[in-house]
Amino acid sequence: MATIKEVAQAAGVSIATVSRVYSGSAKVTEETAARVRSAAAMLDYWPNSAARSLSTNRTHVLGVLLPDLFGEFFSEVIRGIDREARRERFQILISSSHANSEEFVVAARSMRGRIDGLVAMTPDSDSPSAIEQIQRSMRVVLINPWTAVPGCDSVSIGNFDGAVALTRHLIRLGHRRIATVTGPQENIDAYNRLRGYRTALEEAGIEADDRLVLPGDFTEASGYASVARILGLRPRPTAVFAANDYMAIGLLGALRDARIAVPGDLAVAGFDDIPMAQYLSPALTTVRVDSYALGQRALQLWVRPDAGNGARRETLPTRLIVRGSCGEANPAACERGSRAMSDHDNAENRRIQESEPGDGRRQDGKSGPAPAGNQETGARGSIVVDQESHHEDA
Amino acid sequence: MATIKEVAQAAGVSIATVSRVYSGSAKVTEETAARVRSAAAMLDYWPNSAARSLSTNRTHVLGVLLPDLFGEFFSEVIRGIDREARRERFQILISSSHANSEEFVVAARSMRGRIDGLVAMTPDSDSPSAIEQIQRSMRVVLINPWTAVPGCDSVSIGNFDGAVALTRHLIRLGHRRIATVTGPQENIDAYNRLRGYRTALEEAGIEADDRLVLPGDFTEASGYASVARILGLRPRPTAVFAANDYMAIGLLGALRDARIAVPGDLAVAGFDDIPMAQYLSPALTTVRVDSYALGQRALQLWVRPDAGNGARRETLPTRLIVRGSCGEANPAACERGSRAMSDHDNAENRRIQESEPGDGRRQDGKSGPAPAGNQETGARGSIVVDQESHHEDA
DNA sequence: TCGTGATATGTAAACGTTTACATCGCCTTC
DNA sequence: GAAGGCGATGTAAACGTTTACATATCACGA
Repeated sequence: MATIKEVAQAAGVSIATVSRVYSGSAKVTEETAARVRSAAAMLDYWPNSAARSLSTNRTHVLGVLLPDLFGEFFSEVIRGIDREARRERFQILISSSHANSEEFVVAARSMRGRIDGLVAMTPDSDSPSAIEQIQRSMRVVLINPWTAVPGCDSVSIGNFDGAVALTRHLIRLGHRRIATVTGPQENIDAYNRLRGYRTALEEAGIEADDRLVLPGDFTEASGYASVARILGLRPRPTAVFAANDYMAIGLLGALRDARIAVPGDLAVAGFDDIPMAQYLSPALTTVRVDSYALGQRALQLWVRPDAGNGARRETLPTRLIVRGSCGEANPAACERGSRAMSDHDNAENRRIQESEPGDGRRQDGKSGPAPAGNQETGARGSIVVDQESHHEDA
Repeated sequence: MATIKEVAQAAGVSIATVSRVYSGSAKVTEETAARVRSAAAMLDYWPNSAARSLSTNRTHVLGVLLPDLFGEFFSEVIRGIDREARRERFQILISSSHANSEEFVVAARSMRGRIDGLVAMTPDSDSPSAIEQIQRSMRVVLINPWTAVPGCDSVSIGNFDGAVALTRHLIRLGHRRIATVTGPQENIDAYNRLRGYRTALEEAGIEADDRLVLPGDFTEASGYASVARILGLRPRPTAVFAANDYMAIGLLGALRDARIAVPGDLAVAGFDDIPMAQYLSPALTTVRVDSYALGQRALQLWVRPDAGNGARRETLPTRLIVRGSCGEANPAACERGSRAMSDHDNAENRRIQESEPGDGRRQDGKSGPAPAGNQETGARGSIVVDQESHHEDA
């Protein structure tokens, strides 16, 4: 709690010299520096960041604005941002739970003076104008935005590509009547996944049938509830694509209760590849989303602004994870599938057979050395197909 | 990016008046205030937090120091802190991945001037002296500390109580030879869970047998690996208590591979009640840890310092979640169990039969309204027994 | 011996607020 | 009508840094 003045006095130098020792902005004799350091140690001195920021107009802090902190997804995004920020010697100031763009702007504003910029995930109803306003005073990078904002870099999940790949997979397995349970209407992920589903059907010449599109809200309960409606459809669909894994879990539960065999009577697929997906029975075929990379990449984009020209809009690749819930879970079958896919798809696909059984995931990072950066989630006997991004989301 | 000066000029008042309008520190005529506000809106002015902090010596920011960000556990702790912080109008500055207490002190120091205090989860090898040093310059609240630090409030998980309750449950089911797979030695949670296990055995007059204590490291792989050793023990144990759920998952996998029936041939229990636990087959009997509450409570302790006297050291209660992996999963049996427990235990136990099937958990908080504060994780047909804390951890 | 340049250090003005204190009107009150 | 009080506003000094500029010191060559 000592100030630079006291240290200067104790060391018998001016405050400028002390400042120079700590900021490294100019040369100081090693002898003088030593005197300063020992005086500082004595007084338990450390430069006051607020004063520093005021003077330099830099904070070395990055603001992170999120709609809400919940579940593995956000946790991983934050972890990705945090890890990468640490590497770049930045600290992160978090503010979450912003329901609408007004709250959003207020939060961004209230960070003024204590951050150098912002990585933001906008609420569902984001308005580009709100972002543009914020952007006038600091650099912003968006995660998974609804719309492009001029001059604003962004990184998104490959929802569209993932949904296309998954739906193609189902078609390849012979399904023609494929239902889908959607996420909330106003959710961008849900929107793009639905778009991908429709595109793949169209591309395969399967006529769209709106009765096969069932409303959901990303909760397990809504997945559970939708089974009654699916079973009521005539002719009955042979496969269901749930727009996220939680709903797929609900589906599986309800189907078990209804004694419908999966994948025998009905194939089920999800999206996200949450850790639980591989432990379900049958294990869930789904699309892996790398949320850690999402945060990581957002920070990278922020730290290294583009040299010139326009905004960068990146989409992260997803991976099709083939497990048991849609049948055909053996590698040989997938190999065929993968080839077939490449035929009418210019994506470069890779197949990966991951190792068994444990993957070192841990719930409690308190113990032992931390796991390295963006580690793989092990998948018990899953077939993995990388999905490069060639389409633009949104 | 306008400053108070420009606003003052534009509004035709002094900077003091503008300041008063924004800080509410003194009365300003409504007419003047309106003039100031309109000038500010015109210039896109918002008070600079750094300057404010420098002047007032308050930041309205809380520092959060964590050893690492990983998995549901940390995510929930942070969410708890963040939500509560928001209610108290605080922002949180996060810095994670501190392997040792030196890095820890450096991180705390580097936040000086930009935070009002600290909520910290110390790395495994925390030294009280490091904390004490930090505490000289700001108020600190510890999460799950190894040791008591004088004058430092803290909140911990009821690891000991939870492990005692779980072990008692196994004993009540008739098991006498109960093995345990421990967490890493230097981990405080692991340490207290082991202590609880031993205490319950001793209390039941079961002789300790060190061969039944198998080393693990909280990873699924180590759970998997320990099965070989368990099956080699003579006489073979009839139950295993894994110190966390991930290891229990590994155990279940290996037991299935070895064609050992669970719970028939071997009962398996875990700790933490991660979301996945209820979906395993058999569903896992475990102890629920409320990590959201951990963060939430830490913030509360921090915001409202104790009036006088000594440090507050709280331990959060855990809940025994009885599912299928140890047998006797029906309510009637549990009722008996719960009573039996109360006989030699002064804890007040409550039984809760939770509802089926979905609980509205969501992976993607982006959509719709955020779930309310500390919501319950639904447990499919689980018996829940609250575990009040009467013992001090560590 | 002096000038010259390089190098280390000191001086003081900024950075954008808050706030104690001073000032200025205006309303009461006698 | 002067004194007193009060409420709104202004003035200026902090808060703890950084940094442009000034100064001091020293080495060195002419």
